[in-house]
Amino acid sequence: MLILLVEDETQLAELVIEYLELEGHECDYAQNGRQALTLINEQKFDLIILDLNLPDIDGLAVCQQMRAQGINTPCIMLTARDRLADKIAGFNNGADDYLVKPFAMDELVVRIHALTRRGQHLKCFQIHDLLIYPDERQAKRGNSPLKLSPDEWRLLLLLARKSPNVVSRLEIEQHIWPNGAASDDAIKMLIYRLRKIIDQQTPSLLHTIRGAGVCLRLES
Amino acid sequence: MLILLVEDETQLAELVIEYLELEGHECDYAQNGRQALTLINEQKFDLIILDLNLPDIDGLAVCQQMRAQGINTPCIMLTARDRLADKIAGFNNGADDYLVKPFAMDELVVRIHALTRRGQHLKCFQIHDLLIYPDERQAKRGNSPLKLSPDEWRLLLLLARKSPNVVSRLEIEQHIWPNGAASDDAIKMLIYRLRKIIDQQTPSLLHTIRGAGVCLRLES
DNA sequence: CATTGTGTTTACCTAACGGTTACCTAGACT
DNA sequence: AGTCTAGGTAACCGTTAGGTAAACACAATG
Repeated sequence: MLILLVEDETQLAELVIEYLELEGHECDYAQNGRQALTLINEQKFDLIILDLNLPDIDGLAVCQQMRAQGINTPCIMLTARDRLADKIAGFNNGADDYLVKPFAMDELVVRIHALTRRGQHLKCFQIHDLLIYPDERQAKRGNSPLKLSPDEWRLLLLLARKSPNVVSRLEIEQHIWPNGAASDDAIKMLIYRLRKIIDQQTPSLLHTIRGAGVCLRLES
Repeated sequence: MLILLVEDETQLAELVIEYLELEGHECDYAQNGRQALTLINEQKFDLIILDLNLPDIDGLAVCQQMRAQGINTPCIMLTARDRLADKIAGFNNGADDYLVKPFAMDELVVRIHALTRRGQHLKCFQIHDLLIYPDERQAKRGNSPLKLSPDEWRLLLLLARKSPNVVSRLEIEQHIWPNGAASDDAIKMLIYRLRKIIDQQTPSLLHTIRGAGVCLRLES
């Protein structure tokens, strides 16, 4: 993850950079607003940490200008200004988060993580070469998209989120038919159809464990 | 914007809801964790505001469970627990933001805005060879400008913002007809007309996923 | 005031799809 | 062998979404 830190106090900056690099991030560094804007225009960062008290341009202005240019890189503002009005101003100028100094390094780290995981593939289940995107309501095996009916999709999602655990037929029944009973046959057919769709290619991922239920996993 | 508030103190809840509705949001309300999880599974919210101290299930568990189900709705945790470890636990359980009680209503509002605006103010959307310029209220497929009625335009914009995710017919209804109901037929026709406009040329970009909704994307 | 045109809604038809049931077969465990 | 569980096939039927046409609402224009 490439992070830009904009901070005029070199001491604090060094501390932050050291910490972030320990976390496995790559850091770029600007000491003032002008420098920051230049860097932002040159390359695409994954995240910007922006101090507001800068020697030349105010941090708010930096963020605003960046947004006006259509750059919507996530931005955390970092400042001693703790009044409500300051926070609101920060967000209104395009901040995605606002952290008041002094702050705990660990809080900065988790907020960075929260900001950047949104839009990452956390939105995706993976079982071997089977990929499931809940929001897209789409699943792929290898490169080919799978066509799933509403019930098949819900079952797949259930199995994926329990994977690699076994899911009993009772659980399936309660999940797919929350109100009212389903015949054993209906459940059986649903599993059958789902298997037919996802296990066209080898290796098979949907296994039935006799007497227990079914599970979605790569058998070793 | 459809927001779910999970909060056991009815007094505070009423206050928050009133405030949010004044801001133009639509609010749903759960008094405990079980209720919240049921609602979350039934309906797709744009945002969840989650109190941690709930009578039954802990808020952290609610969020965790929701995430495990592949639901990626943005979530703001709201709590009196202000220790650093609590904040970190919140983020690690899937929170996108963490606000300590007592908080200023205005701060909640701007943080909601910060979380949900991502992608709202983009100056241009691109889905394959379909270009959409929100500010100009114009869209092009390839080189030819598209002629869109008011409703068609709003639907296209909604789909573009959510792309490549599916948008349910319910979401469409709530977005295009915010006050009052629309017949199923009206929604169907709107989709039909939009498809006729943007999918004149191949490849088709507007797909319906049976039982789920429609989406705007390039199928691979 | 009537007319035209545009945008939206309603009504109705059809084809395809998805889910259920019934029934048969293969294998596993007494 | 006999029974039970799960895989597999085919037919049935209600629902959903696509499609066409006509009615309706409303503003702009002559």
